[in-house]
Amino acid sequence: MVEYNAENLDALFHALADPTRRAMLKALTEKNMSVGDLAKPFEMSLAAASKHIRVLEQAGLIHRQVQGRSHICELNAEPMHGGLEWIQHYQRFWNQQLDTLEKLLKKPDSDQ
Amino acid sequence: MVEYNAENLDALFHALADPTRRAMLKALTEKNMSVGDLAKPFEMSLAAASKHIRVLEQAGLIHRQVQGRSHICELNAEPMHGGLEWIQHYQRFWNQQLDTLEKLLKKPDSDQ
DNA sequence: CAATCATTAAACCAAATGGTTGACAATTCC
DNA sequence: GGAATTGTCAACCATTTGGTTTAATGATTG
Repeated sequence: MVEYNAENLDALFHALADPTRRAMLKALTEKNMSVGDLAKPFEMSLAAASKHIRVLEQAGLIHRQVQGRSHICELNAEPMHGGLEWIQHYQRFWNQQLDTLEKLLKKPDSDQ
Repeated sequence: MVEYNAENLDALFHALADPTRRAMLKALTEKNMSVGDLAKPFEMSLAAASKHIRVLEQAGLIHRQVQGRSHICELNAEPMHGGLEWIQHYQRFWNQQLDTLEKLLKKPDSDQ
């Protein structure tokens, strides 16, 4: 069900690399929102916001449900799972680095 | 020590949104490598690879140590921590969605 | 039917991205 | 010192990105 191919990660990380889009995702954690409502907080045209929403949609992070003339957006966090797992493969590396730092701090005399 | 501001996340996710750069990071999990070694697997000029490396460096994901004429790159995974934490805030949303799906699958008669 | 509301489409623009090539700088080797 | 090695810089190019404005589409309301 979940696919972790390169293109998914490209689209996912690209979608997350913009503060406007991250803010939109955050807003959608509160409730489902129309395109207009999603766009409101940002100082940009509705058309510009609409493009951001499409980027999120193409990354699979938003599902859209057309209700009459308004498009209701719903968060779909599931594609983030692939990103999380990808990053988690690196977790041991920063833990390792913190461990090394910790050792240096705890045993200041053991070196130099 | 770790800062989670928007610009960090912009740079981090942007750096991760490219398959060449993700492959470079993976290579660096094995061992530290020079720019030339890092560039070798890719069908692009050294200059192009060098630019990717700089993007990684600017996101803080790589540290560079100049040794004579070769530049040794070392993975620094720590900036990923911010990205991991950001994504983890959304984890409950996809778990929730999976829970819902699970309920539907386990109680097929309870609805419709 | 006409006006209004919600949204996308199209055309355009400036800046960033990802690539190229050729010149340059620094280091090392003979 | 001269040649080869390692990498960056600069200029250039095509494409993408993120924004604009002005239509155009489709649904709703009066």
